[in-house]
Amino acid sequence: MSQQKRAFPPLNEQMDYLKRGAAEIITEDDLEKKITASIKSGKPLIVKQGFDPSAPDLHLGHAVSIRKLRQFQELGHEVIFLIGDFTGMVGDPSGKSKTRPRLTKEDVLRNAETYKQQVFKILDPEATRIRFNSEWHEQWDVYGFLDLTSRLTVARMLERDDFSKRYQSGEPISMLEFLYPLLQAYDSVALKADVELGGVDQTFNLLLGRRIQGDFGTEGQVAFLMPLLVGTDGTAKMSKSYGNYIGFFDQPEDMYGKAMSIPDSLIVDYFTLTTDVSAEAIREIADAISGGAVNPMDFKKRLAREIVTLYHSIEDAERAEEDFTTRFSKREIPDELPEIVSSSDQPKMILDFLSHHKLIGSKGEGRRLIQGGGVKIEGEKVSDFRQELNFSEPFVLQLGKRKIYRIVPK
RNA sequence: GGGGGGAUGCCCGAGCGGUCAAAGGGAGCAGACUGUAAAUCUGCCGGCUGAUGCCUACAGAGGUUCAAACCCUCUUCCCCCCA
Repeated sequence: MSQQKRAFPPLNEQMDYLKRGAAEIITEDDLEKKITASIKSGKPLIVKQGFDPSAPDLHLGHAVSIRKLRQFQELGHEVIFLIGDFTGMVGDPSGKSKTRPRLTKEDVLRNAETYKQQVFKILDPEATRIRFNSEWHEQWDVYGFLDLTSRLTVARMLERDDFSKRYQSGEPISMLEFLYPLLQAYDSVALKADVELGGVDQTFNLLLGRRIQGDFGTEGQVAFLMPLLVGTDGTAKMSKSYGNYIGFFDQPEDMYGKAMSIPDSLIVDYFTLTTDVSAEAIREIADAISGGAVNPMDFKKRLAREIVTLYHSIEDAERAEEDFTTRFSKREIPDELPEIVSSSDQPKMILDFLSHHKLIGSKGEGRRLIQGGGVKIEGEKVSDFRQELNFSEPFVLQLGKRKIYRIVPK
């Protein structure tokens, strides 16, 4: 990377662009100072965000801050995508956290590759540096490490929201967990970060980084906090474990459908945090929705199109919308269906057939689905799970609203 | 080190010898309504079985009993109080 002086956009322009969608910037003043200095010196800001090495399935929740990283890049700054492999390799012996399995070096490297594939859907590969925090954490000696821990008090650690909650409600907190934030904070020292990005749930950690940098005699980073994206269920933050996420690699139809399933109250947030639609256009949408003149669904369709276009293509978005309309609005059977080939050596009884093709999790589940009226053949509800299938002609099989197949003879 | 409390199905949580596959809630699935929105209503919600039934389950291992999630012993883990 060339160390030549770069030309950056003026301060106001940068600030306006960056502030869009941000939950909190600690502090805005510091950011302005840093940007001003960078314009003057021609040196880009170092902007970092840390990522968990064990969860390489990125979703729109991750995209919120990654998109912000991208904006920093567009302004000419340097982005460091930091993979927290060290903590991942240590694991969490408390055993409480299932999301933190112990990883091997190979796991980490493999996950890093997956990360790249996903992250570069948003970030500019040329302007991104990927780093691992094992680079420096493996170097610690006990003295150095103890010195690090001495910079912080227990009382202060307990200020962290989840620690204090867990402490008060009597849930365990392992020492290791207690130390993680400190290690993470040190990452900012090692990278000389000017700005660290994260979700608002990371506030404490990012501020700790800012503080520790000060202890190590460098200027404290700006904590750049993005709002948490609420998941498609409209309740919890988007996360894989809640199953309320829209993944980078979701198929266009899925992606579109999931976007359509969000509550109306989230439409504006989603536009702001997950699309490139301009702030102005979003304001108009917000007004229109609150005015009540327009069916919010129409905006949601636009949102769904925007999202699919971003991760696939405009053609995919159109196709997904068409599919959605026939399937769910008109309640018709789409022309293109996944096909399942039947043959005479397959079970004829519907329940066994579903089980044979793994269309149901268990026969009990299938039985319930049928008894609940969720299975249709050629649009006719199946009432008896012992019903025999006739494979001589192709037919359409529906399982609930979402799964529709065409069964064709061999 | 001493004392006390606790571990129940995806989650929370009741049960404290038989009527327990285990109340209730949440999540989830399906149906009605609908805009795959919100709200509401209904059914289901460990596995196998056409059904009767069988199997696996209440931290783990043993034991008492005709019978144990519930009683006893040991083990593991967690929390609190005292030091």
